[in-house]
Amino acid sequence: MQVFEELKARGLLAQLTDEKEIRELVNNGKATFYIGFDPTADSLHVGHFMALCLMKRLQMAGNKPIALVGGGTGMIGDPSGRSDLRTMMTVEQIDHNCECFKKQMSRFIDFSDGKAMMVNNAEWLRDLNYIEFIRDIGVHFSVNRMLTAECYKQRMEKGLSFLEFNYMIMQSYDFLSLYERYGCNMQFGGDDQWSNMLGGTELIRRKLGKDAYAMTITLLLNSEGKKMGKTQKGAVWLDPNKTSPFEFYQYWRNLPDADVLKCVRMLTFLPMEQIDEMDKWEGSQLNRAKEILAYELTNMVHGEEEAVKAQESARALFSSGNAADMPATELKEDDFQSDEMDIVTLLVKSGLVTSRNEGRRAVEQGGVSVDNEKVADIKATFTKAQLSGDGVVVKRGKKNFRKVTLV
RNA sequence: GGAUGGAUUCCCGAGUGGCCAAAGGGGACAGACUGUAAAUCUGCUGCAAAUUGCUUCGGUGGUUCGAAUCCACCUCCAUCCA
Repeated sequence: MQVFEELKARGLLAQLTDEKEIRELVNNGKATFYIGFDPTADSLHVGHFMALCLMKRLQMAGNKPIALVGGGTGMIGDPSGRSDLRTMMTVEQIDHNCECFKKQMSRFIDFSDGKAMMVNNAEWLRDLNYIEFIRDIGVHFSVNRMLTAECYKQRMEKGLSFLEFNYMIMQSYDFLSLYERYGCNMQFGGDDQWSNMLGGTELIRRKLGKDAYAMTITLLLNSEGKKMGKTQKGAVWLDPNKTSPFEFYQYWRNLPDADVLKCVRMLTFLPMEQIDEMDKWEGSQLNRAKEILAYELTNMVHGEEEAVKAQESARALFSSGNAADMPATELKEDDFQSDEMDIVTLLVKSGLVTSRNEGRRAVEQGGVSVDNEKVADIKATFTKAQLSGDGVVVKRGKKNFRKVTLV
């Protein structure tokens, strides 16, 4: 199966400007394509991961990827899919984030021997001359047309600033610049980027009279239609310091049944035959599929060692309630007022709850156990002796464990 | 620049002088049931030295015994007019 067909079979493709032409280019390794990443945080997250996978797949087929970090566009902020203005970042923040992106990306994409490039659009965006720019580029955009773009529609009700309105033009200009500088003839991105991307192909046509192509990837949505990779704590990050491999593993392990196969198909590199086989699984058998998914992805992002560790910890934890490797908290002598610590304090110190009220509630509702024994009394205490040595395993709810030891 | 409407807890949204830590819904969290799933039912959802105290209703001042609620000024947002 050729790349294009594979991408299609995996359900990754959403919209294309010219299917025939794109298939031709991609399958023959003739595409030089770019995907833009806006440096809104100091780590990539699951949402970017899919784009990275796509890059890798295409690179393996001989195409040349350009990872564009938005050191320039980040100064503006993409209004697509947003209901309000992004908070503005300082130049230092943006540059720092770009650096972090760079490091993380090189784990997935092979940048050696010119097989791929990383470019920062700050290079050409930040020093633009306003007058020149709007004369050269601005003329080619019709405001009437832009306003009808889907990505601005929802913002028309809430308000859209001129700053953000320009995002599309900047992104289009990126494409043009990359085309001129590196012969980049294709752009990929999330489906919410469609109108921004079209802006680019059109600009190239008007300005240079040349054809360029755009293709969007299906957004990874859960069964409720929301973007995946978000938890109540925020995004699921690829940086192990922000989302530990164990948490990362658990995120995938805990997916609703309805989302598992879609993720396996879109995110893993498992062969299609194997996936089709898994597609037949039903009921509790899907737990197996979730394990495979979680393992595969953890392996890709954090490496085999971490993946194995996460899997073993998860298995041990959910069968026996104890595991060698799990989130841990070390208490110091200073944490104690006396020889004992009450359960609520223990919960707060371990980070399992954020306030004493919350801890109290958790205990009252029967959601707390220590070393597999339910703690029903909020006045229950634990002595230093109990906590030293191997410590105890504190559990809040079904899935939140923490090993607590006194050192 | 002018007119009008608005800003309430994680979100939506009630509340228009004391009975308000603030209805209702959503979400989140916990319990039951399960398969570390979904659906369903129940509880719960500001903070703390906890039958009490403290901080919250865009901001700052004011009126009052008492303000989310009234007044003044300011900030931000939406709609219409320029």
